Amino acid sequence: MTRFYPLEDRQLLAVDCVIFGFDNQDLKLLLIRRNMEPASGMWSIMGGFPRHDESLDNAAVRVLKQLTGLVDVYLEQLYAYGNVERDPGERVVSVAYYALIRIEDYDKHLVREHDAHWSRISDIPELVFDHRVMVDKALRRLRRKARIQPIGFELLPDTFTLPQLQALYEAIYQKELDKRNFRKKILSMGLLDKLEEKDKTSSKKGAWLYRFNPEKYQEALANGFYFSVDV
Amino acid sequence: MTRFYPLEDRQLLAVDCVIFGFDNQDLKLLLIRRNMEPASGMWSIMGGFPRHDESLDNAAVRVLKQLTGLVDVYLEQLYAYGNVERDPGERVVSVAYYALIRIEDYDKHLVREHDAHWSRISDIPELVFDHRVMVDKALRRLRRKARIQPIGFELLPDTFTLPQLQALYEAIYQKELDKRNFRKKILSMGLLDKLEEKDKTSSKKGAWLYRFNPEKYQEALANGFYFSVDV
DNA sequence: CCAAAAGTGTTCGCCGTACACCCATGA
DNA sequence: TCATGGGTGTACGGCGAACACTTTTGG
Repeated sequence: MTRFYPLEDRQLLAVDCVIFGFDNQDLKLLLIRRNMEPASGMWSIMGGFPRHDESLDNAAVRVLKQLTGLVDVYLEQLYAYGNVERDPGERVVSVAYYALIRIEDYDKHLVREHDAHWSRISDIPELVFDHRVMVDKALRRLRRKARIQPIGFELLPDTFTLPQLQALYEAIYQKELDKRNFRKKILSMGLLDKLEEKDKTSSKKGAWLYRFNPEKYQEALANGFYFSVDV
Repeated sequence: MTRFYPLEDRQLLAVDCVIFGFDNQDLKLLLIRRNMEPASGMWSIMGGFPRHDESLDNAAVRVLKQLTGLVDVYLEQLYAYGNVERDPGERVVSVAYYALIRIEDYDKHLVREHDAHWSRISDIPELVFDHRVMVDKALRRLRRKARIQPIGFELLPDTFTLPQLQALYEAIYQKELDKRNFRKKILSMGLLDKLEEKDKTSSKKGAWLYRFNPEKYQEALANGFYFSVDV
């Protein structure tokens, strides 16, 4: 291949992926035990190296699939970390992503192979290099976005109850919300379809199941609507 | 140097910088004529290549200084662009930044050397590669941030009048604002020091000069204050 | 029958928005 | 004296926030 920029330094590039899940109680983070030097054995987020013929986004998708078996998940670029000394092994520029997955869907076998585990966000162990900085940035991004875009649903099963949805927001913001205000706000947006079915796993009375309707959201957007949840 | 990751592809990495300025009328963008192949002679934003011993942030600072002579300016990372085909010359991953500068301060000589010019954001010429995407993202970021953080002042001289500040917000959001509401909101935040001096360059009566007070802002932040301008 | 979670409405205060006239001054 | 831009206050409506009781049903 012709090289147009032959004099410039080539750099080692990585992608790292902060993976969030929700188990109906806590917001969680999928961490692996790093299996290469330096810092082998330390807790780390999942990462990999983009190939020369692979976009950053595709590299992130591949990394996520390697660990979880999942494709078609919410995945968003966070930030590029470019300090010279961030990886003590060698100068590596890392582009961080974060993903929101449905915690029941991931491939348990793959996760076991990678020596990974789910960690509560209130209880994150020491992480390798600057991964804690990435995680904190991912959390801030998630907290900002979940207020103004319907991305919370990416962390829930296809159908869910309003108490479940509220618990999710409470887990994200680590804050108790008022039940009446929350339901009023969510339902007033008109983005949820109510099913004729109750979930009885967490109460005798049972709670109605709902499903997020992306078409309604798109149509509302086109009419100048803005998603917003008060937290 | 020891290489810990010897098998991975090295990539060519660039930084590109969207530079905003305000001339009391329009929000403007500093564009250069690209002087290397491919696409030599096309309009482009300023860019460069991070050295192997240089952080991304420092590379962006260096690139900005090369074109404007300025250091100590507002500079924020935007996004990493990693499509394989984004630069037809060769696969290059580019980390984009945006800068807010005081348009009277830049080094005219350097800018002339780079064959650069200021373009109104409502009138941007065709740009090389995916630079237009970067510019659009920078504009969205600026518009989001200027509402909730006092970064607009980075585009104004040290002292400025309220009509000037309002004109700035109107230029950023391309929207006329109500004079009374704007002044009420800005002054109610208590972040501006009023000088005992008027600017008479744009009216006979003259408008009072103000200065943004970062200490007051920091103190307010510590007390749970949130900056916000309604647009 | 009772414990435990689901579901439901109203009031208040603040803030964003709309809106019109007087002031100061140089030419 | 007049044209030009600078400066000022009020009233209304909507929305976020606070708050307590009834319903359902399995055990």
